[in-house]
Amino acid sequence: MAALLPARMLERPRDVTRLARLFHALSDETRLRIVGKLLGGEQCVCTLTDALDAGQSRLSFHLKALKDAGLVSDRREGRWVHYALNPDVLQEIKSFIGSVREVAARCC
Amino acid sequence: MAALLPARMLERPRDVTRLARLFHALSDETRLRIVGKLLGGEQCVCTLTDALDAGQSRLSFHLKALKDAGLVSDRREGRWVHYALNPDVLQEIKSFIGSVREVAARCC
DNA sequence: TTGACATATAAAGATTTCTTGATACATTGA
DNA sequence: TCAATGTATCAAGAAATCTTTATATGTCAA
Repeated sequence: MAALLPARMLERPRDVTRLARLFHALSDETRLRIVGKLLGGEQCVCTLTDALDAGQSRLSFHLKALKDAGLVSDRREGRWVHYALNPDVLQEIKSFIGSVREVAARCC
Repeated sequence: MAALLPARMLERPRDVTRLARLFHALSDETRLRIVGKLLGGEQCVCTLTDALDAGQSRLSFHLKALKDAGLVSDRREGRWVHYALNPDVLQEIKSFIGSVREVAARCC
């Protein structure tokens, strides 16, 4: 996703689709709580299952949603799988919202 | 929404709910395209209907979603209703993502 | 190799969201 | 007041999303 003015990005179907997917990944309470836990550093799925008292397959579903959006990455270590936030994509979102905000502050 | 560390915010049910709603509002392509148009300044619904070639009731539906989330505000002027972005809420989102990003960059 | 454990995937139903077409509401000008 | 216009709301169906239960996959230890 190039560093374009947001007004231009929001006219490019590809960027619009990508942004919609990113925001969708963040639009669910369970997923936001997962993000909250991952702020403490990489976490094993088992830790998250305990901390969020969500069923195992439910957690797996949401972890996949976050992963498909690129917000987290996973790493297998033996039987365990660890998930971690992907700062790059967070930076992307921040830049986008930041530019939108700047333009809006000027014009609105 | 207080200026808390994101890890703490994401443990507060109210904040989690609010954030999920904000992100949901941004998770639809039609709504993102509306935001793109509003970056050109306040717009009449009729302008948006033309620019996005979306049906009138469909547009109304999405404008309501953006308004309910607090991302835009509306102003009636005679028969016309104008919508504009709300920079404050954009700033809120930016701050949130920014803090998440910072923490993530350190720990991940 | 087998059994146990951690996680992922699949299938089905429940719920939510989106789209469309019809209708209601508000404002203006005649 | 009435007709025309711009916008909002409603109702119904379509589509997407989420939850749950069951099953599959992968890894380790015995």
